[in-house]
Amino acid sequence: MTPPTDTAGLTLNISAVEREAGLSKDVLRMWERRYGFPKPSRDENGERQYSAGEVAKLRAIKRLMDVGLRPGKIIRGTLDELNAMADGRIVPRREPAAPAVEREILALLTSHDAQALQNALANLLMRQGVLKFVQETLSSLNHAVGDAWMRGELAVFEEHLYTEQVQIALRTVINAFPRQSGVPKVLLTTFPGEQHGMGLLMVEALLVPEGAQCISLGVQTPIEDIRRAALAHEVEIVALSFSTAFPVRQAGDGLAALRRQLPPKIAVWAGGELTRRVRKTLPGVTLVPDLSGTLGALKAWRALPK
Amino acid sequence: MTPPTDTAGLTLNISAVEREAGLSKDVLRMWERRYGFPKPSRDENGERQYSAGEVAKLRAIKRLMDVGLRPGKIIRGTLDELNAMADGRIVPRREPAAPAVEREILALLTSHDAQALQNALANLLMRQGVLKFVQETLSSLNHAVGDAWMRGELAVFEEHLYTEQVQIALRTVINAFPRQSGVPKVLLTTFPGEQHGMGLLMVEALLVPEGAQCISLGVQTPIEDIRRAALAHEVEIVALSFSTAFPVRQAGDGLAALRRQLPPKIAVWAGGELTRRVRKTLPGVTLVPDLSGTLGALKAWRALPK
DNA sequence: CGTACATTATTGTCCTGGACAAGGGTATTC
DNA sequence: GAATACCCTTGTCCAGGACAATAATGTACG
Repeated sequence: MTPPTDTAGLTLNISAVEREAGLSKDVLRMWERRYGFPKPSRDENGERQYSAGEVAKLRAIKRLMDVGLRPGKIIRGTLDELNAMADGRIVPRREPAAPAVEREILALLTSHDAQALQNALANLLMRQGVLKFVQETLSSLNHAVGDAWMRGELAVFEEHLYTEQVQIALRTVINAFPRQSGVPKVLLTTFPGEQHGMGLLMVEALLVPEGAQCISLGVQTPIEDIRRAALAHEVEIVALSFSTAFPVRQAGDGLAALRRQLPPKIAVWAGGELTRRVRKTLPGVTLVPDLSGTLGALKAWRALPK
Repeated sequence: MTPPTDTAGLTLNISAVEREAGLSKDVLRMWERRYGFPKPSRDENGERQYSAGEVAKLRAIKRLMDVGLRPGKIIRGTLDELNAMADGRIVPRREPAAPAVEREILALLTSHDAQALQNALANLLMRQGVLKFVQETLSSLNHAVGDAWMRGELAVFEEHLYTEQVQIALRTVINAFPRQSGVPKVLLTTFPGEQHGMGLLMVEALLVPEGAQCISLGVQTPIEDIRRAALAHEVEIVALSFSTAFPVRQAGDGLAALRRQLPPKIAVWAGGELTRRVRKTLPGVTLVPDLSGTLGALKAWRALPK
């Protein structure tokens, strides 16, 4: 029927592009109708066959949309122009902190020495302490890796390796803390559709040393089950993580629904890249757009009269 | 536009059902056309609104299809009948081994004591050793949890908690082994679309004690990147994991494509529930339909003349 | 009696092209 | 300068048709 993952990268069918670029089939067809891009060739059955170049440009567009640009504005640009825009956006980086560290880690990544990478991360973690490692180093490293990936300087598998190794480092440090009781109890998870779990681990790594007790459900928990889990585990806080790619609207709706279904005394925190783009205020939901806000939010919660 | 995660679980729109049941929009519409089920009501815009009952039945159908049944045969059944079929299927269980342990873990799960669950798993692991724990206990536990979930005895969030806790236990034991060099080097990952990573951890937990060096890329690596990673890291074996839900065809095509793109001296292993349903033989691909076959495959690989 | 092959049934994915609502952007008013 | 109304952009949904790939079944042959 469909050779979903193509032989060599020659052409991809619409399902494969949906996966690779993160754009629904409907959107791919609609863009073709409206903007004339992408304009895939057709196979003998009249089915769309996307070229590798089209997929690369689609990925670049998706990435720019995830930071707020609209498709109509950028879809005419060439791949180079889009990458330049991304670079331009990067210049005012929030963490001009440690480009040396970034370069070092990126070099280890591209040299494919998993062991050395693991050691380097563990080393950084030990020297800097959890707080600095997560809030500063990891935060800027994640951006550096994401940008390098988008510019084509980093392969997907190298990014995957990075993610795995960071998660191992974070899990190790989390496990190093005693896991008994703690206050507050925090439930960590993401909404359905959100596959990125690193944010959860980063938050957990910040909260556990402060004496909080974290219960993670991993990614993609339906809202109704978040509610039930919060009640069953008698948590005081429910913390959600959203990556840039998550649809803003879905996040807003979901948070409102969750807030409605939870008893008022259970706090709802929303963090991650996406929360920087949220316009309207969500009553009863604490937005934590920056990791450094996590501990502040915890302090504020503890200061509340109980 | 679309309230994707509904207020209280009253009705879901087609996108939400796609997520919740794991059936594409096209399939949902096609079934309605062909079989008359599901027959969602329509809102004022004529858009489908699925009831909670329909979604429950859809999930049951999906689960049965994942073990080989065809929709036409089962779509007429009631939810109870479908659940009975699932129970019937379970009777000839492969591991009549330790129902006591299963009951204990399930009880801990439904009592929502994360700490006790963690302890129980760690305890089992220590007492039984990695081999027995992974091959027997986890294997039958996974089935018990999956079945309990399908029968509605276990909530989604309880299943999520189980998965998280098991992964923590596995990662801990994997980390306990020295991670330096080792032979062979094994690359672990899954194809795009396959989100379940527990199989990878289970395999890693079996291989690492045997002196193999495992490099995991996590889930969902595009085939082209698996190839590049295998070459970059100079591995001897590429091991893929497939859960039941993965489309057989996509697995077969992908494995054939991967085999074609890799040099012959790099072995390709495919494991997981799905590989039990694979009919045709895939030349150059070692099928490991059962976890207990993992160590056999490793022994066979080591016996090969190099 | 089993195995290889051909035929039919079942099932999923893709196609076109139309409709519409929600959110962002812009102009107007106070 | 802030609030409101309007338009434009954009994504998702719908219907119904087509077809290819799998599974199931039947048939011929050793």
